[in-house]
Amino acid sequence: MAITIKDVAKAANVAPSTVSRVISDSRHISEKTKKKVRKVMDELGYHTNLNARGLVQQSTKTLGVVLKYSESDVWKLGNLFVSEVLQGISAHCHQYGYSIMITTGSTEDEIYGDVVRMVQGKQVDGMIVLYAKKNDKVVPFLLDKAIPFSVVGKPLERMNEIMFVDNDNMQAAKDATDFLIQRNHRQIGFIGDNPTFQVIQDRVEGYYKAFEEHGLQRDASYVKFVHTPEEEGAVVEEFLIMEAKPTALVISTPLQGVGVLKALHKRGIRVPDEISLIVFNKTLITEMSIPVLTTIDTEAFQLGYEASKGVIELINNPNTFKRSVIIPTKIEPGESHRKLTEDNNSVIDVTIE
Amino acid sequence: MAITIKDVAKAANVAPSTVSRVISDSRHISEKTKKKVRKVMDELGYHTNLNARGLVQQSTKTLGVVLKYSESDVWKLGNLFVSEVLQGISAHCHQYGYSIMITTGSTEDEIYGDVVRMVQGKQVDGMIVLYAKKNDKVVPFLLDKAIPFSVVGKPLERMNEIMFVDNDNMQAAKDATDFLIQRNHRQIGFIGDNPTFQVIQDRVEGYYKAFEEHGLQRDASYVKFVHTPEEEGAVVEEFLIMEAKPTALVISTPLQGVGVLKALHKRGIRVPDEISLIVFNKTLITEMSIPVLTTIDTEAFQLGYEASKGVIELINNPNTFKRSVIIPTKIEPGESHRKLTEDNNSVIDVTIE
DNA sequence: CATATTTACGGAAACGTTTGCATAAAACCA
DNA sequence: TGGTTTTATGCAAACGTTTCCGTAAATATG
Repeated sequence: MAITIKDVAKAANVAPSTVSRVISDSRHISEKTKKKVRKVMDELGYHTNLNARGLVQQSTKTLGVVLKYSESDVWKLGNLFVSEVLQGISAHCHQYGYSIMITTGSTEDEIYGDVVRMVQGKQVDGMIVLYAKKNDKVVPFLLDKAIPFSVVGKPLERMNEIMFVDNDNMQAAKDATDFLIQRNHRQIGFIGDNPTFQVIQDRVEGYYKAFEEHGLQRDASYVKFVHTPEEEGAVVEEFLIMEAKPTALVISTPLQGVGVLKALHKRGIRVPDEISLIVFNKTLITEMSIPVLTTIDTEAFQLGYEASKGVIELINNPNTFKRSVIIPTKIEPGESHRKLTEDNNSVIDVTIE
Repeated sequence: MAITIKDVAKAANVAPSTVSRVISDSRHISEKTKKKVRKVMDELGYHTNLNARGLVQQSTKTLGVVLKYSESDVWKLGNLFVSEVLQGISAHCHQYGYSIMITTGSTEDEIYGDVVRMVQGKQVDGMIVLYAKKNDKVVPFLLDKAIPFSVVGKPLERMNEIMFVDNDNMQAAKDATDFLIQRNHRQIGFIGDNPTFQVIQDRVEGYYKAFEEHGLQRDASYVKFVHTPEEEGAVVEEFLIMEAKPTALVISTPLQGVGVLKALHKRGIRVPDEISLIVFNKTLITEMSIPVLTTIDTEAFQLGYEASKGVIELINNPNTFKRSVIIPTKIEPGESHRKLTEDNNSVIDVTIE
């Protein structure tokens, strides 16, 4: 059995309560006894039992994090993103002395069970949910239990009751498209995954918006979706047989980016010489590819950091305004784009930027 | 305040102890009262306070995991590996009803502090340490406190007191080299990172061993180390100016693999036409690269799974033999290698496998 | 039918803290 | 000097469980 506060008290000839107050550095204890007690604590190698403290304080200084791992390759990639978000959360938590407990479940229901256990079992003071999705039971549960929590991503409903942190996906897509338009591209394609996701819809909208603001015509035939993994080839094919085929593509995930790169490579089409690519999410993948992909950095670390910040504020003051934080995105130029000559936006006769 | 066991007891007209026994499904309670109590529990929405339980049972059913994130790019890649190990741990933990708490520190000392807090604070029943390294304070601490733990990787000392799970790196490197020798390669280079790591030394040894077993001469000039990130170019250069330049390379990390690929690409050397590559660790990176890299899969998920299994066994029975588990590696053929013709191992006149 | 055994439950201590309340000693004030 | 305030500490309850021990009722035993 480990050393308890009582052992220390006995050895130092004080009451347990005094020891407790020394630990919390209460100002009601004289410096003299503080010194004495601390010395005994050191000698005996005392360490607070956080379980006991948690019980009486009704708080564990621990945050729960809902991780959504998935077997599918599409999500394995997500892990890089998740990793980085987690590091952001970690960084902030550490700063404020919070521990992190993660979900272990792999199915929807298992994860829900984990959350219930953490929350009802009083293992955590608050939660962070990575990725908002449809028909999710977790967020409604947390709302119902009035537990402090924040969401990384945009909640689909009851947005004003929820603290969340996300990128402005519309703006980001608009920026990316602007970036290409400014480099004299006019035929710009958009490739997204599941169009039922709000993220994708926002991005498509931003993409359109860029055209409008430049007084250009929007054209839905340049917007395509890849539904099953590794089907980028088909989409690329569709683009290539178009009359006015795109000189540039905005792509919504790194995985698709690389997929497109592969499909183009197979067809002998060079990037960025013949087509420019700009891809959402700067990850190791995009940095390691040949050529290095030009990306829209979504600042995953920062997303996590802010999410953690929000929850902890909420824990310390439950009346904190449930603000939503928008993390600005940034275009990270790589080697996968180039500028077309001003008077001629064909693929011939170009200047490398 | 939440519903406690006493509330349930009162509402069901039984003693708190009875409720507790119902929860643990004790056979000393009649089916009739079990039914009755369970009904009340449901109605009141009771959930065990795991803090209180942990306090009296001296066990939290939680495992601590020591994560070593790093800012350096070399390690960002590691995150993919870490992610997968973590999933393995998660899978097993979930199966046995264990929660996972992760370290949040980013420096050596911070992480050590996290571990001390978890262990001494009685927040966890056991620990899993990812990556054994030199001058590490964590493992000695855990040994000293006699806490159940396991290590993913090979401990550098006191191996027989420690339960660990690792690959047989010597065998893996030997297999990889064999693989190339069987395909008629004779000039085979080896690229590793920090040669002070045991992993790397083991791999070099395995590499040599393959040569010996085939009755070939070992040649230290074919073994090179990349000390700083992104310096693969220099090493590649060194290889290329050799009189008998290598027709194949064994490379110790995916990051270096891609680095080498880039360096070769820059010099216009085609893979696998002019040189074959085989890389340690199958990750998303190696799968997404062009060409897909032939890899030695180290089964990260399995490493985590077994590590978790070991600790939990150790928790349930402290006398469990501290076995070390060796997870077999597997060669995953990609597109980055080819077979040379049997009578001529020059780069001319070849057959693609 | 009396005694021994089993079954089903209640009472209360224990886990290791924190904290409100009480109080003795010291310090201050008039 | 007597009373009041302040300072420093102790006592005991509370947090929500589990579990040891005791015991009445039910059942089995001879």
